[in-house]
Amino acid sequence: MGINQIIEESTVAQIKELFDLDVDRSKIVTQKTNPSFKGDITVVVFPIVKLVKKAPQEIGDQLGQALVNSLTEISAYNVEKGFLNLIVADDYWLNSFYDIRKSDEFGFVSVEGADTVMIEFSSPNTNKPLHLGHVRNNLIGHSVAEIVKASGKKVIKVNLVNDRGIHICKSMLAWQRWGNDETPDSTGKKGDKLVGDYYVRFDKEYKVEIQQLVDGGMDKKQAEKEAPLMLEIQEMLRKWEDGDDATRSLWSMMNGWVYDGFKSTYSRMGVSFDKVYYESETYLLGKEIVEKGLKDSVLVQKDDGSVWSDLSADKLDDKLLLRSDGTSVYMTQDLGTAVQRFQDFSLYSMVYVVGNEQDYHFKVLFMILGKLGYNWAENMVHLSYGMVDLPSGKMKSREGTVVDADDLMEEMVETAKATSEELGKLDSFSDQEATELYEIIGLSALKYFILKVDPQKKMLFDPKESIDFNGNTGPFIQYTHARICSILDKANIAEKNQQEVLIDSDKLHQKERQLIITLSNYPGIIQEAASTFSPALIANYVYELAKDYNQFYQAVSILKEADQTLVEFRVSLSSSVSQVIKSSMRLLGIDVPRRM
RNA sequence: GGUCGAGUAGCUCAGCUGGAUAGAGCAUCUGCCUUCUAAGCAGACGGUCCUAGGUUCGAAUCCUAGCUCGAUCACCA
Repeated sequence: MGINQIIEESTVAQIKELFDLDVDRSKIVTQKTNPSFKGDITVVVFPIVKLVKKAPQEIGDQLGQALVNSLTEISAYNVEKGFLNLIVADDYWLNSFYDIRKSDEFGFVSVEGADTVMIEFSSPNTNKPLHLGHVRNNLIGHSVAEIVKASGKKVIKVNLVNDRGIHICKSMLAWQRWGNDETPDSTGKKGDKLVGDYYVRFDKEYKVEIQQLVDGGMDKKQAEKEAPLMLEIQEMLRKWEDGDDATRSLWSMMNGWVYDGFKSTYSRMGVSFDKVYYESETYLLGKEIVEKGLKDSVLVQKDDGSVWSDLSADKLDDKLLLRSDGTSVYMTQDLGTAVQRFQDFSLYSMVYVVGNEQDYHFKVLFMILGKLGYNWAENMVHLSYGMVDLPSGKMKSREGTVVDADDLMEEMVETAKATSEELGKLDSFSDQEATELYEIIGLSALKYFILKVDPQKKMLFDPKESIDFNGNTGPFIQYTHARICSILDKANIAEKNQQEVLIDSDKLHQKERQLIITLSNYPGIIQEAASTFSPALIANYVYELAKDYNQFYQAVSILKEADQTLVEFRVSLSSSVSQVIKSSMRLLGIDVPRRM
């Protein structure tokens, strides 16, 4: 039980005792004491004033006295303008610290017998390389999966690759026509980049055709529909759906190139999946479900044969589920895929990491699933994250303003290298060690930069301004960890001994006390981050912890302390901090080096 | 036009289940390396929390309206 809980429960009991009043626990508001006052936890007296009908100061005094008397955890109190500030006993914090030392994976909850959560993220198209938007998606997805796992749920990470459709045919057709049999091997180009080039090429040629038709007097919308290239890719898609050999093999070959490219991007980014779904294998799913829904009169059919879900009761537009020709749409396939996944894996819930441009889609998807009678629909989550904008606005592939994922990672690593060399820190490293370190530092700067922002908010990225390595950044946290490791190495105290260092509470330094308080917040932060799907909470937490440690490091000497017991205590405290830093950073998908 | 989301320091972001004088980092300026890694620490400067009302003992936080920006509303995916 946390200290806030202890205080809240005891406050309820003391109010009963002192004023003979039954107060609901929810009326008791505790918060961290404002740093400009003395204390750790503050009970806000105002909500109680109305019930007790006495002056805030008087209530605060009586309550404070009663809490000090009844709780060994509370050593003193003061009352300031209706705020009862409680000072938590040093012994309580020391004991919390000893508990932390004893726990195996501090803050983590066992997943034994837990519910299973499926998390879908990444979901790229196979017609262009991954860009900054995907980077945010991937990093959030990976991190949320780690966090949810740490919070005590089983997690299955899945990717749904959009490998078919009219947009995929565009790059295929362009390559067929203008490709001259180019391959990744023949050009030395990464497969996803090569295919992406032809996607862009198609668009360019298509625009020329449209312009020609418009110049010839045709309406623009009509021109877009009737341009020869448009007609050709529609024909190509039909062939693909009919299983035409030539089309299918071209498709397989080009998708294969793309997958090779993705593989290296994912690998460098450090994300992976337990299962990869391909839309070419799932796009026909959902029809039976829709037909059953029609039979059960949950859905309606129009005269032309098309099937719809009537959402007017929920003040939304009707949603098409089957076209008049019987073919399905995106929504249909999502319905089918969801149902199949819940059956296959006995899921408790499902999280879709998808940008907020699809808010409406998921709202409707979950609503229709509910209408169709799947009661797990209420456990479905759309983890809707904001777009990454550039100073110039939205990224647009056709205008060449897209920030490429591979380029971005490479630049970060290059910057890490330049910074490290400038600081001259790595002189004792071998070339290979140094190269590995640049990778770890560069990627941490990037990942932390993205993950520290609340997923729900849109974020701004300025390619001209390089991402910082000082202050609230990944490298800063890594640096703190490396400093600790350096001390641990020099201390040369067996981990076993460290676990049992007890000190008198009057020797506890203010900064040590603060560190223990911050450490003991970790389990709560993990739970909160898991329930809100927010890696940003972990990022903010670990930054706080690193800052606290650096203050401690500055304020007291660790190895040069005369009192050997204190040396060992500080080393063990440092060790715990380094473990929690490492653990938090792992939840963010970020490595921490022992030296830097 | 309907719906949804966002507007906090020069910049990037915290804080939002209502609580004390709204916090960090960057940038600018000032100190601290003969002492465990200065990618650090300490300090200064910097605010009509978009605006106007309302609820409340108390509002950046909740409600209403407006302004600005974004997304979305296809027999597209």
